[in-house]
Amino acid sequence: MLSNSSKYALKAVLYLALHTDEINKIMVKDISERINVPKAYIAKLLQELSKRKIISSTKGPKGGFYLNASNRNETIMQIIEVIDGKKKLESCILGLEDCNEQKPCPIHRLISPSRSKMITLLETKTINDLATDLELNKTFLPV
Amino acid sequence: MLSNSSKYALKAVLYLALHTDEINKIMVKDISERINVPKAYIAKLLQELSKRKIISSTKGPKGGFYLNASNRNETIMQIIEVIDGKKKLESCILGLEDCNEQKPCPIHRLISPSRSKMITLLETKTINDLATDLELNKTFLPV
DNA sequence: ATAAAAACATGATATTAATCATATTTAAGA
DNA sequence: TCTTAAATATGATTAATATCATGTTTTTAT
Repeated sequence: MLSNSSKYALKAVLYLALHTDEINKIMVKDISERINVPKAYIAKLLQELSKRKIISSTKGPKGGFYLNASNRNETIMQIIEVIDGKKKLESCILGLEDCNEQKPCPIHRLISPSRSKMITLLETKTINDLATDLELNKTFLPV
Repeated sequence: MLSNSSKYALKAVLYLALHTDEINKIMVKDISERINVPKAYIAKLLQELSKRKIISSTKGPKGGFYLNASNRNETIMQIIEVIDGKKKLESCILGLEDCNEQKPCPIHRLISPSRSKMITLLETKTINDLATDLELNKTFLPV
């Protein structure tokens, strides 16, 4: 469903949500160790997220990646979109170009409600929402 | 969500459901043209499905692929499993090994209901069910 | 029996996604 | 202002999927 890249990106952003702010930044080396994703790989993803303003960063000594208040209000879907692109989650399950509500493919109506629901949730929930659940020990991130 | 291979396989099996039986078989060359998938590629997939008894085939002149009554009662999920493997659809969305109902990842509870629903539907609906919808023009397969 | 027509088995190539490497730019602090 | 520590930009390599090719086996019909 999600690419490895999106999974890694989400883990990284959640880690940033829990452990950083404008004052306390974290550098790629540390985040890589903490979420157990190769340094060079997660670095590339973080740079892309940073360029797209999903996360924040500063260069140089004492620099690193972090989330500001605005970043925390980004949704899960926005991260997925930056990394995987929008169409991936929304295209026809059989890959048919001309599948739609009016002329649905054999599987369309079957899974459409579940999938729409899922997409709406991903578009609604923010990083902050998920971080709060983690802080309350309602959810876990065993990396 | 599904690999190209699974998508092609599903299209092919649905085509077989509509156009073949024990008497009227179709050879890989024709099915390839009809569903618009490269011959050598779909051949490999059909051979795998045949080996796993999801579809039927006979060799030699007048031979080809077809569905028998038993084949028609296979579920969508069984096709996906043969081609993509089982875990692909059911593993944690963040790829976490230790994510489960008791210790869910931040996204688990969010999407779990929708995803379970989707999986159940795929496990329940048979080829025959989908073929019937197509025959009644309730759904379409614009390949 | 034999020739031809089909699937079957196996493996090769190409494309895409995942992973790794490194030179450049920026900012902090001495 | 110089050195160093960090992200950034870019590209190379590796691994996984997708795609293609071909010789082998089986079956039908002559």
